[in-house]
Amino acid sequence: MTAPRVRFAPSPTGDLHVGSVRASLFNWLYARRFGGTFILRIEDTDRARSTDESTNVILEGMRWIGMEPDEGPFFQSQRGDLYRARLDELLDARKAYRCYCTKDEVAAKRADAERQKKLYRYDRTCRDRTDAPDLPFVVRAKLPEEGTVVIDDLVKGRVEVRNDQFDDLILARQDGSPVYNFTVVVDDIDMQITHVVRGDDHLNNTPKQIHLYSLLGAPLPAFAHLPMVHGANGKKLSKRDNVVSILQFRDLGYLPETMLTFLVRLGWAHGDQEQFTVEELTQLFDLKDVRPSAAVFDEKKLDWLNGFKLREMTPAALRDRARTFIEAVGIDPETTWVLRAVEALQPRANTLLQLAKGLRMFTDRGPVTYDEKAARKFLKEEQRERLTLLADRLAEIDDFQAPALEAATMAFLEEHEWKMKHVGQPCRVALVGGTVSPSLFDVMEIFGKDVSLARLRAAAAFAPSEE
RNA sequence: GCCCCUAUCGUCUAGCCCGGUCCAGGACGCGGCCCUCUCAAGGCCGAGACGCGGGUUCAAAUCCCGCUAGGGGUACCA
Repeated sequence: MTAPRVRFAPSPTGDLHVGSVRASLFNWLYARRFGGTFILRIEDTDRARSTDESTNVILEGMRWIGMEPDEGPFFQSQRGDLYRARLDELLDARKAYRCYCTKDEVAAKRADAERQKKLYRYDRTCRDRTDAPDLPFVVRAKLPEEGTVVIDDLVKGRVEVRNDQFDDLILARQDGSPVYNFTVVVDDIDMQITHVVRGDDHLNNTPKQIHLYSLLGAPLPAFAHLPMVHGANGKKLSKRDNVVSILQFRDLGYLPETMLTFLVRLGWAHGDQEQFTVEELTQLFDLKDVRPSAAVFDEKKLDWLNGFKLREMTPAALRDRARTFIEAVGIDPETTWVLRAVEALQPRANTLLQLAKGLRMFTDRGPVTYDEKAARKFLKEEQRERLTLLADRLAEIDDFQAPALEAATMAFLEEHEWKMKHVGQPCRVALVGGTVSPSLFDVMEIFGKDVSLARLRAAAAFAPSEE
């Protein structure tokens, strides 16, 4: 097998959609697996909708996720000469022709057909015209009127379509600018693409493009049409109801390797294996293992996956990865207590953002504001004595670390014949003001001796005394 | 309307090509239990699917046909 050449060809008209990232990923993985070349081509022929900003978003998203192109980015807007040359060839060879029908005429015929409930197809009035009036025109390809096209799709299998389905498609607009179906084919030929791997929303374009290959006298690449990704509503993922931008996932605190693993598992599997490293993926991935049916993007599973990957890291690595999030929350990641706090929060966070937010619990070292309900329930009168006694006991500890604190507390409890479950929540409320936090001993270690004892005593004082 | 694609637990999927080993396996989610100072994490257990109807066959999730349902396309967008 010769080394494959594949491409990702997004149009810069908005965010980089996770569905696009997945299509790109399948291309990239295929290239990596078989020692091929991955090319990035920006399809910006629709100048009204394309923006530089969007191009940058695409580049940024791909860099973030680690899919750097081997060649490109190429911009279709800079390749006009190529398209014009191929267009002239087609015209000269009479494989394409100038069509002088105006937009309005065509629109009228279409409306007419719709009114009669008939399928509209351009009637080819200009196909065999021999005159050349000095009027604006559009260039159309002469497509076969009979017969069938066969697509041997790597994921969909054999697809056969009748040629009477198509009209003579437009190659270049009235202003001379080339149209998508033409530029893709010209570029894929020029860039010697061996495998066209894209979403199956393009499956309907493929027969037309196959005809263009033959008009242009070029060999056919292999095609692989990937199933779509749907939202929970069963429809195409939409900006309206879902988070779809890859950069948004980044900003929410998902890891790029999470996105990669999750996205590749939408439509591809390797037995029962759930976890993959990027290296593994580049050794295992193959287009022939891609399922043909659409998949639903399950945010719950994404969260689980991200949390899983977060928990695999060492606390130091996790802190480093969460750096920008920690800073955003106003904390210096190098502060000494941060590492311990990250460790304590690690099993409790599914995203870097959640982790950073969790850290805020430890920033304020002054008096605690108690959650009203929590205080009423746990800071009862008997806690005056317990909390005070515990504070006195812990005051004797010099090595204010979780293990020592735990040992001392356990001994203390035993002496007084109290149970952890009787003092645990009161302590927690005393320390953080609420009923949810990491282990008390971790919390105390993070706060340090002075703050911890002060808070324990403050809570004891706060608890109501006997009437 | 017409064309194309798809169809295994709620979701992602294994199995389907090469029928029997599948009273269908794994994972997320869900329920329960354990652990436990709360919440998580972790461990264990459980409920949960071959869309329907016809064939073919000794035997079908697996092969064939039809239906139904869902999705996509039908531009001088990409």
